[in-house]
Amino acid sequence: MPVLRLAIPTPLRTLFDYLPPTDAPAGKLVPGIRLQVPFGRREVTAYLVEVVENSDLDPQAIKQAIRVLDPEPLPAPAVLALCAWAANYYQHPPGEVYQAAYPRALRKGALHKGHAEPGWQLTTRGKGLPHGALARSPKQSRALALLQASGQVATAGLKAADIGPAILRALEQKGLAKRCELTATPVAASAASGLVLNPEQAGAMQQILDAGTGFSCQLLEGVTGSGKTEVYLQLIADCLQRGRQALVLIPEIGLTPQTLARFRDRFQAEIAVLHSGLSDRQRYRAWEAARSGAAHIIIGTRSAVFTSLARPGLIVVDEEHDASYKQQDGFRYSARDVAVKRGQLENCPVVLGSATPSLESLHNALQGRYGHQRLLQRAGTSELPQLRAIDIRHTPLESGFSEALVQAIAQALAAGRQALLFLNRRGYAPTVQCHDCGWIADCRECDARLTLHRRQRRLRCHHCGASQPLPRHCPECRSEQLLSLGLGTEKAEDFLRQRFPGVPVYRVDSDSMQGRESMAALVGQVNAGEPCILLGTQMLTKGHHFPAVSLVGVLDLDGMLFSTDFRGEERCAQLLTQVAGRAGRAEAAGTVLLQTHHPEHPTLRAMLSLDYHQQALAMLEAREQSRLPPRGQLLLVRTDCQDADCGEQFLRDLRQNCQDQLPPGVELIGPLPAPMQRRAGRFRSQLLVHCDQRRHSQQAARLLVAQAQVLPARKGLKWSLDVDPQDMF
DNA sequence: AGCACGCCGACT
DNA sequence: GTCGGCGTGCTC
Repeated sequence: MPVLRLAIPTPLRTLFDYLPPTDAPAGKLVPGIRLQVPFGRREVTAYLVEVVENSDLDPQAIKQAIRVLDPEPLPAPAVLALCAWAANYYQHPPGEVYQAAYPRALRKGALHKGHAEPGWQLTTRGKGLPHGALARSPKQSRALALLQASGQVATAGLKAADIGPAILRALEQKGLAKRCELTATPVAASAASGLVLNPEQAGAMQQILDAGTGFSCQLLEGVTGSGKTEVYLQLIADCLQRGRQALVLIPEIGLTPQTLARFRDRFQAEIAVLHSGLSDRQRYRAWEAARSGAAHIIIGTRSAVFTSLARPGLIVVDEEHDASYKQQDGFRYSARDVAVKRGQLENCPVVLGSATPSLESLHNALQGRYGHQRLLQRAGTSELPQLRAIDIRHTPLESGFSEALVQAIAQALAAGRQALLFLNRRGYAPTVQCHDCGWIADCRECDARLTLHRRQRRLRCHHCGASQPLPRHCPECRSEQLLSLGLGTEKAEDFLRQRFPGVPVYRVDSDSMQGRESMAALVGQVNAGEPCILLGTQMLTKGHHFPAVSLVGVLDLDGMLFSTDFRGEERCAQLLTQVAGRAGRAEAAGTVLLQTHHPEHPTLRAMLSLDYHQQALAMLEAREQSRLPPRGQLLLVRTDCQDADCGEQFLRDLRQNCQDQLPPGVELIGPLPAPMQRRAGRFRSQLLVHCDQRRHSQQAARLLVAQAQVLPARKGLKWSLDVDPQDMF
């Protein structure tokens, strides 16, 4: 009796053995199908990973599956292999990983309704009948003639020809016709002719095409405005022409209506879009369009990397450096890294594009593991903006603005241009303090200050979401002298309105951009070209083009300069380069002004004197010295717990138990409290694992997980392993 | 994660 | 006397 090894959505890092359901035809038990099984006291949907001859378990302990849900696997074979790889690489429970290959609508045991159109075709016997047979039933005769002429005909089409179900059933009973699903003959996609590529773009394009249609990974490093998107579009056109589908991954808020419009304008093709705003039903439809092959282009965020494709031909990861590709909880995968693995398994090319590539990808390109195409020229005549620091030591600031910056804004407006101001802090002010007793509004649940949101008259914690009305007086001393300290986007907005009356000020942050349409509306207004001021957080730096902007101001560079994370400098350089890229995209070169108290800071000096690429090379050299990624590899064991030190105790025990079994070149650092030790009422600590060579990290990960699982459970303690952590918070 | 079983306080 | 608090233990 065969035994089914199933992945079941549960936090347990193991497969479960079951007996086939009573009615299961043996041939149908193919890895990748779903089954309904009893699990504990409930019934769940399970995913068949393999069929084996024997189980190591006591035969008495093996339950029988209830039923088979899929006649055949829904995910593509490469996606099943991808899940198996990811469950191992990220040491994540297989059931939760396999779930990622399905839309939510299919995870709870619903049957998959093939979206193929029902139709009719003749049986062999039916085909053998001479023309004009069945003369005694004119309608049956006509149906027969139609089916003889067309092979397969849609039920709907027959009905339109006045051939109803009764006639067809009669033919079926005579064994002349049978039901079928119309084999979707995918509509051929076509592309409108693209822009003429400049020699650089054309060269990059040719190199990528020359790498062939099998697996290769290419880093397309192109400065902002160099026309990366046009290269993607033409590569996609080539892919469609080969009759294949293209999967395009974009960062979480990178899919702007502008981008989508560009795809829709270019391609006469079905485009499936997968993003977090979709309903389960919409997601299911897009997933099925990709899987069945009906969609030619699939554009989606992180989770779309697990979407099955009927005819994969190209994978594009746009803005590959973007942090939103890394899932930050649960199944902590990197969609960019998974995309590269996917390309290997599908044997199709992968293109990673960015103006500011991650050091990981740049390293791989420089080592020759990836192809490397660089675009250095901005399309058209526009030049890269000039960067300048404004030393704001000993200068009076008004709501965070130096007079020099205000003057520059005034000049830009007077010249009929637009100014963009970047401040990575939403709300009115990050701190509220009592002037009389010094009390500070702290979050009760986190090691953090509450942010003042003056528009809503509330204090809010940006880490746990806690929110309370703005108190009238100090809770300690009843004083009404409550001061706001520091600067957020709301306050900067107030200042700009008062200082530039009559000039439109558009604030762009997650508070002001609540509706799905608000960003689109704003972009439309701004791109009408009238002088205005744009003010916002990171949200402003992703994907949007503002051609009339000639000045970019960074209000609080110092906040970005001093980061505890070893990736802080990389992040800062990427963010500034991306912000700067918003300026001067039309005909005139723009200016970028950076307000700072630390004009001599090495990161800033590097920013001013080097372009991103040169700076990245220097950062890579530093990582080489410190043996940090991409030189070594990191794993991070995180804990969180209600008690202050139970996490550290757990990690100390874990460290103790692993110490003498670690592979060579693997070093444990910590346990240490997390940079923000208390968050949402829980104490967090972490054990950092440094692997000198990548090939030992898998072994280390397995050892840590195995040991963590056998340590005695502590009340309320949760632990997780983060492979290739992005942020240490 | 669910969903049980398992022993100690305020209700019809 | 029970209903139910969430502590801890298991899921092939």
